[in-house]
Amino acid sequence: MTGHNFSSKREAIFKKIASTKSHPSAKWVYEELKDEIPNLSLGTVYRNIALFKEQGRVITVANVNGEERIDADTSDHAHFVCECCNSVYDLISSEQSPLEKQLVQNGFEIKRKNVVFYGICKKCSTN
Amino acid sequence: MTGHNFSSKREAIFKKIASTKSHPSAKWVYEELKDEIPNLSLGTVYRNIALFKEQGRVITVANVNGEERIDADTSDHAHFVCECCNSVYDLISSEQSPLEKQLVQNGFEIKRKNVVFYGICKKCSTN
DNA sequence: ACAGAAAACAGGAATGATTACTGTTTTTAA
DNA sequence: TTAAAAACAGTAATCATTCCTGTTTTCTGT
Repeated sequence: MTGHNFSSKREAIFKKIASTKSHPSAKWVYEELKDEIPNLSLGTVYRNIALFKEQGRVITVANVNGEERIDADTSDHAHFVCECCNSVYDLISSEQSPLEKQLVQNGFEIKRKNVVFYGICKKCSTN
Repeated sequence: MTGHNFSSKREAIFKKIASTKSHPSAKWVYEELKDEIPNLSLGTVYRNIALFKEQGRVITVANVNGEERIDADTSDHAHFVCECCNSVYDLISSEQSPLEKQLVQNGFEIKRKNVVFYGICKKCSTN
């Protein structure tokens, strides 16, 4: 398997993702890092995000305006996407679902769940 | 506003979407219809799906392998996406969420929610 | 029913996120 | 240190979706 080697860029990419609560896109990560890491390439960011996902260190939160938004907080929690400012908010407690038990009883294997609310956030509605 | 006029193609597209429980992609709808509707164009399918979404007659269910999957059943229900066969299943009862009340109390306006489970369906795991 | 006007459409080009490819650089492991 | 393996930069390719332009359908008032 790939991804067992150390790589300074890989570490920098993960740290950047883990350092923010903005639920960034690949492009955001690239833009943030390209100054401090000369000749970083966007492909490297994508490749490493794909690896982090395989490793379970990063999850996909939502697709906002065609861009995939990710999160290094892999704990069970839901999200709110503001359709006005495109912010993604964390929602602390995820609902405990009777659906999950039902699925497992019917022979479905759940690998992950994704709960997203869409709407207008407080900041946008009061401006 | 657009979309108030009758259009035979528009009606055919909506009926096709509403006739299936497969949670189709735009391309699937196009492939299904192109034989019975000569010179239907994929752009027309996309344009009308966008309109149906504005009108609230169709919802986005999930993005599966880069393709947006839609549903003409706009009632409140969750979905299961099989990562093996890419089938999308309906889950009858959607969970009632304490998060929703919490969001509204904090000034967030919820327009829609999206609950998706990802995993391996029974059919795939027994084959 | 008929004539503009408005809305939809076909077909193809453009966009933009993501992935693939190739030659070079880093990292590993002995 | 050194050769093999893994990562990488840079760029080209892919592919879903959107945009554009000239044509066709639909609508509305007569």
